Amino acid sequence: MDIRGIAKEAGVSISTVSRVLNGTKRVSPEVAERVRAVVERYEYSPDPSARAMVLGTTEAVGLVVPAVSFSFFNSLFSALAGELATAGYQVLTCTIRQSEEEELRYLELLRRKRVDGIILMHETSDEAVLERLRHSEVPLVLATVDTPELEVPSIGVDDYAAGREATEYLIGFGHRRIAFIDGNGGGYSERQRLAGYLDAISAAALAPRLERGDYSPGQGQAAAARLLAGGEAPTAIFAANDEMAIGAIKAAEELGVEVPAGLSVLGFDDIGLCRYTRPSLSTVRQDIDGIAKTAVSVLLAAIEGSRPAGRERIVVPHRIMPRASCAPAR
Amino acid sequence: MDIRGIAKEAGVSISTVSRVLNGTKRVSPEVAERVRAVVERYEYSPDPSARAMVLGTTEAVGLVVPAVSFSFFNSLFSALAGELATAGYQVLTCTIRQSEEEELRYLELLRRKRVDGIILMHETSDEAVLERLRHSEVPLVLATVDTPELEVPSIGVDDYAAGREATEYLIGFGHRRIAFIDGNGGGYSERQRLAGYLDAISAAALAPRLERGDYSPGQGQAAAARLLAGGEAPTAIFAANDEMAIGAIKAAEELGVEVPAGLSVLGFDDIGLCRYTRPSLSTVRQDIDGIAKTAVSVLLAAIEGSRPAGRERIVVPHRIMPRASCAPAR
DNA sequence: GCGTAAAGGGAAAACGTTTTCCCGTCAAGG
DNA sequence: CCTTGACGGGAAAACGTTTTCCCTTTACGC
Repeated sequence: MDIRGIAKEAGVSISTVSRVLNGTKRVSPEVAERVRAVVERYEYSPDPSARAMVLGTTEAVGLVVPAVSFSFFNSLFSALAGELATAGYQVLTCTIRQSEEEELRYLELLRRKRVDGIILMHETSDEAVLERLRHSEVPLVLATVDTPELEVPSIGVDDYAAGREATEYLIGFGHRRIAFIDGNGGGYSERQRLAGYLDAISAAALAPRLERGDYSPGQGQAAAARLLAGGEAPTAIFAANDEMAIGAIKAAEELGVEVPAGLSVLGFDDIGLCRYTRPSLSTVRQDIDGIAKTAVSVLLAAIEGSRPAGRERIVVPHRIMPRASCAPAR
Repeated sequence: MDIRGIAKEAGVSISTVSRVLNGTKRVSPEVAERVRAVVERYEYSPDPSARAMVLGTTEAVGLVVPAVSFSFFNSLFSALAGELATAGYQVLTCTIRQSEEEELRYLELLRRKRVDGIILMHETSDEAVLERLRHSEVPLVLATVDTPELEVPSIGVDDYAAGREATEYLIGFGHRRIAFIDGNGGGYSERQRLAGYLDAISAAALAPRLERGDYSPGQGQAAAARLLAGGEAPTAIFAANDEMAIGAIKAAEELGVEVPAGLSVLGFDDIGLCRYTRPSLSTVRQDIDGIAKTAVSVLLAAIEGSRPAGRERIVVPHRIMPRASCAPAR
């Protein structure tokens, strides 16, 4: 049933039906009631494509998310999707697997205006992609990630401060050999976290020790194993996310090192399973709901106000969650 | 730039441009080349809404997923999204939080044909919702879940067999007191799993022991704590998912029960972290990629063939993954 | 009683495509 | 040389809305 059918059934013109539905213009109460009854009866609602075409707006937001199985991203994704749904927006998801090639898919989203706005949880370094993003007329917002090359708002924790405080937390326990396992090195916010670590280390006149992971528990385990193998093994490991920290604990277990007695391990994110590892994982908590709420409200403001929304980092608080995997150095 | 602009620039009619783009009808090579050049130059691509309106197809698939942070669902979601992207479909995500009320959002999806097909990862028992789903003209497919009341294909493991084999696996270790921690009791496939457990137990002339969880590690821990508190504590626990199994291990740890020496724990799903728990978690693996590939291909067949695709359970294999959390009963 | 304004509602244009008709041209076959 | 068919391409309808423009009616103030 289309609007024409409703109009005929109610004995009015399609203009009137549209006006009743959208409240665009005053309609006499009797007529409005009559129309509403018919609409109700046929469970009519206007075709989104037709609406999109004439209105130039799709009531949908694109969510670009890396196709990783890390709990943090998944939770953030859920939270964002929930917020958007509450705000009445549809969610168009783009999962990015092999980074470089597939990004074109979401660029398509914004070139042809399939969405009213986009939330990126995925960091790009490809210059061609960046160039496209810069000239996008669709409002863009970054969640968790940060890309200084882009003149758009980004929402997330202060990664530098978080990295620094986390390291200082371990220093406060008397640790002198503190290693950092970072991610794949691509991201800006990741480098910020690393910078925080390095500054805290050098402020305490310690020597940094770095291993590369890829955010997966397997690589966390491998990196920790490399760290623990050497002669001057660290007494504390700070991992860039919880999954790698969990891998690090596993590595310690396999090498016969007790956590936290022989090795302190500190994670990042505070995923749901932190409380259930053995020992439970101390970590740096990111406020996922806060990030989601803020990101969505910033994006919607940009969409509805249609103002360009320049570059600006909106900081959401983080918090160190002390659990059982960190202890004073012996 | 719209199709009219391209047509003018190329010196042809819009019909010709459309034909070149869609290959609908033969166009002379010279003209086609000229049009293609202009299309290329302006990076033109047709407006999806306009296309959707005239074609009656949106090239999008709705993905209805419970808003839970369980690794299994997230992985399955990613896999499905990836498959759909590969097939050239957009992914419209609906996360369901409070089950009953929010379901109406995705019903909206199918009533007004915003999508060409829907994949449900979410089980419904609400009769009104079921009724709507039954009369949907949009092809529907169930992934992992199963709802016999619906005449649609469903893809997933044989939950009954999996539950039975898992229990037999524990019986094979000589366990006599084997408890089962199930989920929130709502789902059909969950009841199948339970039925498999019960049948295996009674086939071995053992006594069943049941505790209710909600798939979260917290409730898994609580359920296991209740089980271990009693006088006749089980020597093995089979949990309906890995998160609850991890909670069960935690409960054992806190009560001073060694796993697997004092208690065997068996999970379900084989999430990524199974290998990294302490001890590593034995579990029943579901083939996520297999489910995703099958679900998408079945759905696309239904969309493109536009055949009703009646009720049918497509079974994807499962496999018991022996790790360190299960051991012979003492 | 007349002029004017406001209110209610209809006709039609517009959004950007795809596709159905239709028309002209050219080649081939009788 | 004429007819027929194929082929290439254009005009216009159709998809389902929203919104502008316009007309009619009513009320109100003088």
